[in-house]
Amino acid sequence: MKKELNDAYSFVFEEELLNEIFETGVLKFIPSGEVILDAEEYITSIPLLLNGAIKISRVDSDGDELLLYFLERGDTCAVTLTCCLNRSKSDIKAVTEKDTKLIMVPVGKMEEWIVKYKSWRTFVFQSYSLRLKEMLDAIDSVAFFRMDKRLLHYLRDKAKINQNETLQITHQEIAYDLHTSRVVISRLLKTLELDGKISLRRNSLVVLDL
Amino acid sequence: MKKELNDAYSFVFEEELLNEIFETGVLKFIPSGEVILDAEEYITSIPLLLNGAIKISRVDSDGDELLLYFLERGDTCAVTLTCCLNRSKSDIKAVTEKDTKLIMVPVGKMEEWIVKYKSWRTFVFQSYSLRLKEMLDAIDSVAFFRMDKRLLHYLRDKAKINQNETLQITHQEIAYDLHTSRVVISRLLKTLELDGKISLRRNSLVVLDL
DNA sequence: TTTAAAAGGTAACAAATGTTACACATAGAA
DNA sequence: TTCTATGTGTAACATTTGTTACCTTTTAAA
Repeated sequence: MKKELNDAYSFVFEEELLNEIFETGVLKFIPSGEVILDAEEYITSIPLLLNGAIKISRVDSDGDELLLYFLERGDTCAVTLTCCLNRSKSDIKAVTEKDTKLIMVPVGKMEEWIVKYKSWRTFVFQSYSLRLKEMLDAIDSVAFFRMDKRLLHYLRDKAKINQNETLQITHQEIAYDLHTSRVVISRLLKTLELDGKISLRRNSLVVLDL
Repeated sequence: MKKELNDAYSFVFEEELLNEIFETGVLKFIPSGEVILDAEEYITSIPLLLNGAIKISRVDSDGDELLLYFLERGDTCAVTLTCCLNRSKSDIKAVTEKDTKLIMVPVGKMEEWIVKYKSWRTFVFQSYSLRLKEMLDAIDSVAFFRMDKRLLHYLRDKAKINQNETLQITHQEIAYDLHTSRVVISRLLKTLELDGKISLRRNSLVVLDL
C-alpha cells in the first residue's frame, strides 16, 4: 500500500500527510462491476483512488441513470466530499469500471487535514474544480449533442478509460449510461458498424476508428 | 456598503474578515439585464452578492446557451472560484436577473483568506457544495425531463427569484434559457394558458397556478 | 400617420427519439 | 441434447422536438 500510495500521490501530498493517510486510511480492493455506492446511501468516508477506475452516475427518483464521469488514479469524488461535509444523501451511484484499489479516509480526518495541510487543501479544491468541469461537460453532452454524437463520445471515453479497443459491454448497459433505450443504441451502433467505425460482437464491441 | 455587507454576511463571516472584505472589496451596482461575464473571458475577481440576482448559463462553442442556476444574496459563484484558481476561461455567462449590488474581491485575497479564516473556508466549501447540487439539478432537468416539465420548472423558479408572478420575458428569451426554439416555447406556453396555469401578455406572462 | 421591427400564433412538415413487438442467435444450465 | 435466459436485429409506429413559413398584433421610430 505504501508504494502504491506514493506512486499515485507523492507529487501531490507532503511526506507527513502521506504518513497520516497511510496510518488512518483503510485499503480496499474492489473487483470490476461492483456497486460501491448507491443513491440514497449516506457516506462517511472518502475514497482516494490508487488504481483502477470508478464510474459515477446520477440517479433520479425513478431509478433512471445517467453517466456523469469516471474517476481514475489520483482522483477523489467531489460529490462525496460534499455529501460528507453536509452529512447528506449521495444521489449518485458509483460502480467500479475496472478492478480498483483505493484508500478510504474517514470524514473527520478530511476536515482536520483541510486546516493542517496546504497540499490537502489544494487537492480538495482541485478536485472540486475538476468535477465541476466534468459536470459541465456532462451538461454540454446532454443539452447540446444528439444521441449519435453522445454515443461516439461515450465509446471513445470508455476505450480510453479501459485502455482497450475492445469494450466488454452490452447495448442495454450503454443505454443505461446514456439514459436511452436499448433499441436506440442498437440502431446507432449498427450505423457506426456500417460506417466501419466499430465492429459488433455479442457482449462486446471493438472500437476501430472513431 | 458596510450595512449591506453585514446584512448578507454577518452570520457567515467573522468580524475581522468582514472588515477585510470592506477594505479590499469593490462595491458594484449593476442594473438588471447586464452581461457581467461572457464565455471566453478570464476572471480576476470573485463576486459576493449583497442583493439582486444573477443568472448563470453554460455557453457552448456555437454560442448556444443553457440556464444553469441563479445566484442570490449571500451566494458566490463556484465556477468563478474555479476559474480564478486555475486562471482559466469561464465558459459560462453571467447576466443580472435583477438590479444587483455586489462586492468584487480580487483573487489574491481569496487565496489568502482560505488560509487565514475558517469561516471563509467553510463559505467556499459550502459554495462548491451548493453549486455542485445545482449543477446536478440542471443535469436532471435536461436528462430526465421533457420540455413541458422543464418549462414549468423554469417558470416557477423565475417567479420565485423575481418574487413576482408577472414575468417580464419574451418567448424567445425563454427559448434561449432552455436551449430550444421560440416556436416550441410558444406552443407549450399556449397549452399552459389553456390549462389555466398562466396568462399570456405581450412581453410578459403571469404565473397563476403551477 | 406611416413604417419597420419585434413579438407572438399557428399550420405543416421533418427529424430524432422512444416504444412495442417479434424474430433469431448464443451461451450456459439442466 | 434440450431448454431457457440473455443479447441483438429490425420493422412499424408514436411522440417529442425542431424547422420553416406566413400571418397578425403591438410598439416605437421616422
